[in-house]
Amino acid sequence: MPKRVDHEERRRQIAEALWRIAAARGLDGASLRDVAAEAGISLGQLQHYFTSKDDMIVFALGHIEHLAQQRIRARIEALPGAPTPRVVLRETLAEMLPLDEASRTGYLVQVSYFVRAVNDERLRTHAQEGIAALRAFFADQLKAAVAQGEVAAERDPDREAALLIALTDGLSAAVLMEYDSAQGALALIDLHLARLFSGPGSA
Amino acid sequence: MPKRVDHEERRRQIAEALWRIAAARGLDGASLRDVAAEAGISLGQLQHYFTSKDDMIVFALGHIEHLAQQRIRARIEALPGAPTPRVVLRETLAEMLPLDEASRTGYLVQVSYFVRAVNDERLRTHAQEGIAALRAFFADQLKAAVAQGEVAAERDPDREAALLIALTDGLSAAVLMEYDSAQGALALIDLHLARLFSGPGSA
DNA sequence: ACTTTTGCAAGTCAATCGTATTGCTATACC
DNA sequence: GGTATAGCAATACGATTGACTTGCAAAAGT
Repeated sequence: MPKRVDHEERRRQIAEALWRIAAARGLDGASLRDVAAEAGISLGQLQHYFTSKDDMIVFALGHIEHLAQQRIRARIEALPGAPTPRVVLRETLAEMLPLDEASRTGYLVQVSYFVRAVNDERLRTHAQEGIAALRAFFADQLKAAVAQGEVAAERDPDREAALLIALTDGLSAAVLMEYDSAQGALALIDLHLARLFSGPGSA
Repeated sequence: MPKRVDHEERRRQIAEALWRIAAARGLDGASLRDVAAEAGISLGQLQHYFTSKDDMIVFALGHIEHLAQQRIRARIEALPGAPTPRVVLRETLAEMLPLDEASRTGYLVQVSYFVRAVNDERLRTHAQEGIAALRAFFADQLKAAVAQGEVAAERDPDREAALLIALTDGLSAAVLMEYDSAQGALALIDLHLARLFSGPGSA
């Protein structure tokens, strides 16, 4: 056998090449030959690592989610001291917005996935699990905030979590369409958060 | 010449065939042959009405927006008496959600457009104008609500309009992914509206 | 040292795409 | 009633697609 290659590492490199193409032309516009060229490898080599285009897409989806989670986690851990739930939520939402080129690309690829997932049960199930996990994380943070008195007790953590995520998703779309600026979208999120924390009657 | 045909009417029929395909397989997955078959015509006939696929897509985008506006207008005009700004906003937002099959298809096509528009300046400019018009309409309603004392004066109509639309866009995505139910999404919108109308200190 | 197997390149394949071309038919117009 | 033309059908074209096949070089295992 020739030199043993780190299979997963190669697959990640190919997945990242796929993103760059998909961000510019959509998932459908990314041919295997394009992706191979972007990754600097041959079509044959790409097919050695992914049996089909679908396999490549599914793997890339998992990888992009993993990286997004890593970015969010790193951002939170970089915060000084023990961050409050409010800060954790705020930083997480900010990381979800397409602020820089990396998250912009990530969001675009996710939208491409979204279109596929609507009519693909396997992808849709996967996406549903992701949404559930994200909402649960948000709801947990909100429950802690309620316990600490930062959020009024009459606020339902599950509903507020859904509202926060939906709001950020919608704002992300507006940013991507170059209608809102990234800073403007972040300001709107902060506005919503300011009302959520310090509910009616508290401040 | 043969019988003179209503050009626009034919183009609308073809556009609607395009939606049905695009809703199921995305805009890229809708070939001219598919659309022609769905419309019950030949490929040659389709090409007689649209010079290129891009022409067809652009026309269909304009048509779907027109129909969406008509649906919203009809829904509001069907309301008894003189509706308050709150009711107008609520019904408009509800019509934006993919509640039935028609609006679900419409939203899916819009997402397909969205993916294209991100990297197509002509489509993006068109979309930006649509967003601007919608936000202006919402802001106007909110200004009226502030004037009538239904919304606290410290609420900025422009920001609140942006929040409402972004929230609904995000919830629409969740509904399409079959994560939230249509009723659940509508309940969340009502929850947000209930806080907007009757701001802190009023009720 | 020889075998086996991995890594990869190159070419091929049928299918499908958007577009262009050609020609017939029916009708509106002079 | 001749003729120009709109409406439409049919076919062909070159390009591109994802998938498949074949072949070979290199290194790991024995």
